[in-house]
Parts: sequence; C-alpha cells; structure tokens
Amino acid sequence: MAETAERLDITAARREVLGQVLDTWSVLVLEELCESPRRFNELRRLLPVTQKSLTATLRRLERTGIVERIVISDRPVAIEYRITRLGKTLRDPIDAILAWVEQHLDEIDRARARFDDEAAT
Amino acid sequence: MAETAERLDITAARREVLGQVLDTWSVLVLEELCESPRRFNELRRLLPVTQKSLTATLRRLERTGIVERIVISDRPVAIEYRITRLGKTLRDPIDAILAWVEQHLDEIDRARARFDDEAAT
DNA sequence: AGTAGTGGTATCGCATGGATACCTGGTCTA
DNA sequence: TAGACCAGGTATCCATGCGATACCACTACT
Repeated sequence: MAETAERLDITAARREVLGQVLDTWSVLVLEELCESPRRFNELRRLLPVTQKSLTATLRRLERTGIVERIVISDRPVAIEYRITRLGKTLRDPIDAILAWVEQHLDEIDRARARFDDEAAT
Repeated sequence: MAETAERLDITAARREVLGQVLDTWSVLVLEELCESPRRFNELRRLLPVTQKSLTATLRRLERTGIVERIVISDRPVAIEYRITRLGKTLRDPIDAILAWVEQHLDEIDRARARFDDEAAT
C-alpha cells in the first residue's frame, strides 16, 4: 500500500505538470517562442488558436515559469512574450517529441487505417 | 499565404497526433506498458484512472498503433495490452519529458508561488 | 448459492475549450 | 474630427470530454 501511495503521489505531481506542459497549444506556442519572442497577435496569426485559448495558454506558461510577459510599451499597449531560461530547457525534449511525430506520421496513418478497416468489418 | 497554409497544414496533422500521444493518461499508460505487458484491471490498479478513460486511452493508443490488444484467453475473458514496436520508439522522447518534469518540479513550484503572490498583490 | 474478479458499456453532471461578440484604448488617414 | 484599423484582452454561449457511478455478461472460487 505504501508502494502504491508513493507511486500515486509521484504521478499526481507529475500529472499536473505534464498536463500543462504537454498541452497541444503549449507545445506549439513554445516552439514559436523558441524561435524568437512574439507578440500576442503575432502568435494568433501563426497558430490556429483562439484568443481565449491563447490567453489561457500564455497565462499557464507564465505561471509555470516557462514564458515571460514583458510590457514593451505603455502608451500603445504592446506586450511581448519570450521564453525563459527554464523554458529553454524544455526545448530539447519537446523537439524530440515533435521529431518523433514527423517521423512516424505515415506509420500512424497506416495503423489508423488498418484499425478502422478492422473495426468496420 | 502559401507559407501560412502550409504551416497550418503541418501543425494540423501534428496537433492531432500530439494531442493523442501527449495526453496525460497515454503517457502514463505507455510508461507502464514499457515495463511489461499489463492487463486492463492491472493498469487500473496502477494508475488513478477511471475505467472509462482507461478504455478510451487504450483504444486510442491501439488505433494509433502504439499498443496491441491481445486476447490471451477466451473462456475466462483475459486481455493483455502490450506495447508495439512503434510504441517503443516513443519511449525515449517520453522519458526525456518525464525526466524534465522530475528535474524541474521544484523550480516550477517556486515559479508558481511567485506568480500567485504577484497576482494577489 | 453467493461473492469476487474480468473486461467492459451506459448514463449523468460538471469542467474545459472553441467560436463568437464585444470592449478599451491607441494610431493613422482623410 | 470622424472612420477604419490595430493592440490585447474579457464575457458569453455552447459542444465536447472526463470523472463518478451504475450496470452487465461471464467465470472462478468456496
């Protein structure tokens, strides 16, 4: 039982961060910010994400310490989002996942087609 | 515009797979199955996941070609889930992410506390 | 016969996320 | 100075997802 409890404790903490960090929009926003700092609407144009979700994603990443929200101008309100040192350490693992996806997309498509065919039978 | 369209096309395909592969339960189930094949209820005991979500997760992973569902006995219905060759290739990237989480949990906690403090001000 | 385990499906209610509209300001141009 | 347009959001509605719960068919054990 102690074993189980410990195990679940670990995964509970893990799960929370995992859910935030591995969220689809988080991953894609992160990729963008790794290339260079971006403005809010710049990100909107780059990704098919709604304003609401982008706002939520940026807030979450900011809270987690992965991106920084920098006011670059007061008068015409201008805000820049940039990746933090912590965020940069995420780049390699995330890139590895993205590379995996790119590399296995075809295989996944075939697997899905096979599965759906068998299900239709 | 062609640039944008192409970019969105790529991310659309990416997004789908990302969403499935990086799903919290998928990641944790995958970790378990990497250790050894598991039965349905075995997984339930190992992870704080509901039956419904576990069923959905396993179906999704099966469809994506990442896990295999093997009937090991008809009479007493017994089913084993095991990782596929494709699934195994996911292990390294996923482990990298998990390692990242473990490594930076404290830093994330501090960042969150800081954020919440500032917000409260 | 009763209880427990196996691998599920069905239903309900709440929270999350997308689409859409709207808002507060500032800039630019006519 | 009015109108159009940009910025960075908030507010609202609605569909979908997910957890909790109940239930089912079958087998095994006692």
